[in-house]
Amino acid sequence: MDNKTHILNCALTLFANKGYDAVGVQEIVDTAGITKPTLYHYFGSKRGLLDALVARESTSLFTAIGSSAVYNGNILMCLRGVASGYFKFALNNKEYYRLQLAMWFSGKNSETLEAIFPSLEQQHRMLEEIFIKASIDHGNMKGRHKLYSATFLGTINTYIGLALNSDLVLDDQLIYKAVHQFMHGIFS
Amino acid sequence: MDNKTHILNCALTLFANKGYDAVGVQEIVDTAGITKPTLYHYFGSKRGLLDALVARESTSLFTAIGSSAVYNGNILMCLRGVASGYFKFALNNKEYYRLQLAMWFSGKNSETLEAIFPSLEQQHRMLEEIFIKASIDHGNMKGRHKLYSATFLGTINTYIGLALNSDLVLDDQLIYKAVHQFMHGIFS
DNA sequence: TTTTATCTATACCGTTCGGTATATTACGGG
DNA sequence: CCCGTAATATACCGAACGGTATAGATAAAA
Repeated sequence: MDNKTHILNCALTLFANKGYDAVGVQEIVDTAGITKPTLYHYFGSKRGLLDALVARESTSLFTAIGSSAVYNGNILMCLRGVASGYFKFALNNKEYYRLQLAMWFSGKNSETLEAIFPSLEQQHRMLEEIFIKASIDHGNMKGRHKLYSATFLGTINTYIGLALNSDLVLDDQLIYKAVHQFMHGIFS
Repeated sequence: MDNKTHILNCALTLFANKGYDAVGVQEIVDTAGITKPTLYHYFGSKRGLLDALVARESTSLFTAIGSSAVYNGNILMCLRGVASGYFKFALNNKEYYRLQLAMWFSGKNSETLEAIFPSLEQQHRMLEEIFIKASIDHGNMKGRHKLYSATFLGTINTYIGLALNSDLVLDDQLIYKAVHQFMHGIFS
């Protein structure tokens, strides 16, 4: 594993466990077994390190989900695929998913929200596209794609949050149930 | 308004908008128009300030919700009351609710999670009691009170999160729908 | 072999961090 | 009127902050 990757991995663990602002650059380089100039050579700044980390991980997220997130005429099946993709990614990247949630809920004027915002927007766009296309087949869904994508992602994150605390096991049955519950909310 | 309250209010705004770790003590006292020794006279430490803030606001939360959160034989009505209480509190205390969410999702080893943990636990206990009592009338709910309280609060927070971003209006109709959707998930 | 670009370490920068020693003010009770 | 306590300010502490100037190492290219 090259040095850059190793630094990113160390930073991820620290950020996820203590929070971005609570971790000092010195702590990161000590953990990674390097010195400051090395880090600044690769990433330019602490913020640059965070941006690089988010870029790497969110690319991985979209790779894992992208193929499922295409509307194929069956909204239920499609959402089940997306939910399954999210669950799998979150469980395979627990630290990053925790960090993403923390950044999402961080203050409006915080650097961390600014850093995660593009990835969040892209996730919403991806979901909205599904609901827009689905509304061609399901008229009563028309014009609500923003609301649907937000509540759907919120529901997913609720379950992932529970699973990250080991209060819940994310199996196929749960995916089925979560999506069913979500769709029932739409059609009733 | 006395000085102590004024300092707490200033700290709340700063913490909610920038994050606890990203706000310095100097910034707080400048905003409040005081000096450091005054703050340390009242609160002892930065952490003491956060604890005092959480204590004040979470007391206010339980005051707002407590009366609704008593099972009265009608689980649907009860949950509607709780949801309504949460929504009202969150909209009347937007900054604190945002801060609470941020602290909830902050890293496992972070000071902020430690500070909010008791309040979160109390909220869960309150909800679990409802579901335990309700399971006497509804046998199929038995033994799932932890899961139910977690997903119910998760659902509520999803909607509050959307409302705090002005993507949603939290009216009575939405409460009805959210609780109905939640109960449908339980009984199906 | 010399050159050039990449990578890394030593040592340091000014600033801000959370926190405090000391002194002064304000004020109510004896 | 003096005394004690609570409240506030000035000025400062050592440590940690994010970041960098400089130079030595390394290795591929010329």
